[in-house]
Amino acid sequence: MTCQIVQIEEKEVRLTNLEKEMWPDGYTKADLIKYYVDMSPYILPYIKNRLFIMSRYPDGITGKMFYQKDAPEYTPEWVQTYPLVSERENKVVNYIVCDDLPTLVWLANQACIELHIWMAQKERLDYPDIVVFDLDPFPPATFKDTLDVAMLVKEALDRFGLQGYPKTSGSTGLHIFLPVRPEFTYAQVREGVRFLFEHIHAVYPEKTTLERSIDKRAGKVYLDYGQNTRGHTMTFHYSLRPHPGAPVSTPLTWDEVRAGDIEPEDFNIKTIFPRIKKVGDLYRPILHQEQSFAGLLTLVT
DNA sequence: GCGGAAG
DNA sequence: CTTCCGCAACGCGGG
DNA sequence: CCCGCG
Ligand SMILES: [Mn+2]
Ligand SMILES: [Mn+2]
Repeated sequence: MTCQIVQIEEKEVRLTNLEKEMWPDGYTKADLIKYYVDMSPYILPYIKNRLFIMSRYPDGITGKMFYQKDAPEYTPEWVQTYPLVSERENKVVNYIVCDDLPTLVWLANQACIELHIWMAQKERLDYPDIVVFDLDPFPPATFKDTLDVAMLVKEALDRFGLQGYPKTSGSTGLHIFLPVRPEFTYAQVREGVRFLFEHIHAVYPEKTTLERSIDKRAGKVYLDYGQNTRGHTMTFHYSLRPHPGAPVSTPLTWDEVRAGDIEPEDFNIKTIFPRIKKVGDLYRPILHQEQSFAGLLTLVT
């Protein structure tokens, strides 16, 4: 087994099993770690200050995976954690907060492929500053159908003077992130999203659904307002995904969404760097754009 | 990926 | 000594 | 209340 100690910003990180294959495509743990190092300028500013849920694939994407909320005992002392008393049981969970490059590299070496992140920042855990419009296609509904539905979401947001930011999930669907001032609770935000989704379902019932039970969603794009719930996480932009081809959750322009001639697989560990060089970081505006969700909420009965 | 328990 | 096992819960909404 | 859901 290869083992290599690297020094990053005064911190020592031990990298192990660098040659281990993580994707059947041949991408290794070294590729995984290098990806997050190279992408860190486009990742750290967004996941900073937020609780991080580890989703780990120590035997690659075909092996057994597990989630881990609580930072293990052996976590380096320079990794920032945030203690939260879990509701039901009186147990403290020390969530990881990935605020710097050494932490991101350590997480990658722990075989964390994905970035599962809270929608609220740690100082205001009940007040999300990102509202999510989560669009999940159920076959035979296609990614193209999802893009069509996303355009309806954009048009609805336009009418409220709100700007949303679309991205591939890296799996089959699409996310629209709406940066807002953290002034409403998850429950309030969720009601607003549900309201907008119900409008979309009313104008496009053939291809959309808000049904809870999975078997009633076939052939529709599921409008998943439930993601706006405390304790739920989203796969953030530029996260790798544990799927063949090592896809990346990739920010899109609305022109690309409108044109509709893209597939999630087009955006992956290979194509993301040339793309960023070309289009830049399309999510940059969300860092400072605090929109108000109040206008939409006044319409919710 | 890793520590601790079980075999 | 080797192998096995755990690593997340939680809140929502419909019936 | 339980169950399915993500
Ligand atoms: Mn989704
Ligand atoms: Mn979803």
